Amino acid sequence: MLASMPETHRQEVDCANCAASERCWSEPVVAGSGFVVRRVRPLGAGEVLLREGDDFAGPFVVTSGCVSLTQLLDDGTERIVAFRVGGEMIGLESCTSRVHRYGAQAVSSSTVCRLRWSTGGLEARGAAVLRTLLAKAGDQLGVASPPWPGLSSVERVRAFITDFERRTDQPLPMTRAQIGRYLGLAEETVVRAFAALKRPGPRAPVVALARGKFVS
Amino acid sequence: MLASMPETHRQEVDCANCAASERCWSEPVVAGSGFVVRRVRPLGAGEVLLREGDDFAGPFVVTSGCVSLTQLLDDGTERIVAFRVGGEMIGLESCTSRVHRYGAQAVSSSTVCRLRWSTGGLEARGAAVLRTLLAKAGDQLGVASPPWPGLSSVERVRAFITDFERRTDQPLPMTRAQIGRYLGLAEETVVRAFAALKRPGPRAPVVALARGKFVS
DNA sequence: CGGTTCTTTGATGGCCATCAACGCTTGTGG
DNA sequence: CCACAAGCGTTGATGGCCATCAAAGAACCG
Repeated sequence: MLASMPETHRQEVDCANCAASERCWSEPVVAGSGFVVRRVRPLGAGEVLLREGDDFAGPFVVTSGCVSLTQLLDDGTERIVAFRVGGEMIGLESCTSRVHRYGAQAVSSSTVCRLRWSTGGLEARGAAVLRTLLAKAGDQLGVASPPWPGLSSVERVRAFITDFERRTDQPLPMTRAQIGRYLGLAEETVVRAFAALKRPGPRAPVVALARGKFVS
Repeated sequence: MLASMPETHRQEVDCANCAASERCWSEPVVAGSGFVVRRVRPLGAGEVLLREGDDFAGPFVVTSGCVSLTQLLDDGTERIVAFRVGGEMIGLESCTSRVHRYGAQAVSSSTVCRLRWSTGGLEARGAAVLRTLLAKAGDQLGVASPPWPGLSSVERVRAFITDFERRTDQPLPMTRAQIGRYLGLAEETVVRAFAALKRPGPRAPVVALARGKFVS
């Protein structure tokens, strides 16, 4: 549908007129309620949408594909903070800031819409929009936790796959190296974890060990 | 101030009448705008405020002290998802849910207020409240990331201390074991990291190693 | 003083980062 | 068509950080 109307790119669109609006906002959208977006040209795999520190001009909604949020560390390495798929948001954490806190890069071919922020920033948004954004933000506060270091590499990878499959139907679009940059594991370790998970039988050559402490 | 008016506990209070309202909401509060809270009796160190799965009846604001958010893992261990200090919120991530996603336990003597949620949940909140909550949620999306596994234990502990000092003036109220449950490190490793940080001189017996991969 | 909790130090073993090398696939150009 | 390059996936060997076990000191309190 988006592809059939290329002339609408860079135009403002009321989400009420978009057939896919319910997937983006998790609810029916009525015209004029403030859900107005600017469609962004489709992103090819690897294309950069945002760099850390770019001026903030409104959050994005991912409408298809997969986008990684990135953060540069002091030592020059770049970690992946999160992967966003269809219906999830980019830049919500920067609404109070003047600039984007994280970079954003397409993992696979993706499409995104930028929410019209206009003048006044948060102040000018309608209650309906704010309510929905808050709900989205709450969901993503829960999503932010996966790379828990207190588990073995196999458990971390297993949790990652489970979480990703829960959020979308698409097969894993990212490389092993990208999964590693997200989980804090080396690419080779991710590969070995996949092999261990695929391996059948007594499930645990390594007993699901409990690194970390128990509660009294 | 709270201690001097014990009779106000369990009563609803408009934040406009509270001298500390600006620290909680990062802005002046006008009466009747919807910032109404129910004060909770002071929590002693170690006291449990919420258990995972408790019914959600509104998010909390921490007014003093420090509260840990906890999550039970499959293997019976309990990780600490975050520490919340004065002016930060508890339970925002559960606004769309019927139950609390994380437990909450006082690390040191703490006081909290529960935002009046009343009937209708998110729907019934005023635009001013929603705008402020969204801003808070955005801030905490950024706070959610610290336990990055791709750094050495010393760097993780250093980042934790830096982050905590940025958010509050109080000295670290939690034990080494709790820091470990937050960072995914053993208690002994946290101790050794503190010792390494205190140790002066050529800063790095271990060169600030870059685990993880560089970007092409 | 006995009890509990927190902190600290040492020794040992294992998971995982790193280095190195190879196979596979895709794309490009001669 | 084939050579070449680049990116991704995979496997093996090695070393080091860190979890674990054990034990003791320190602080606090009834």
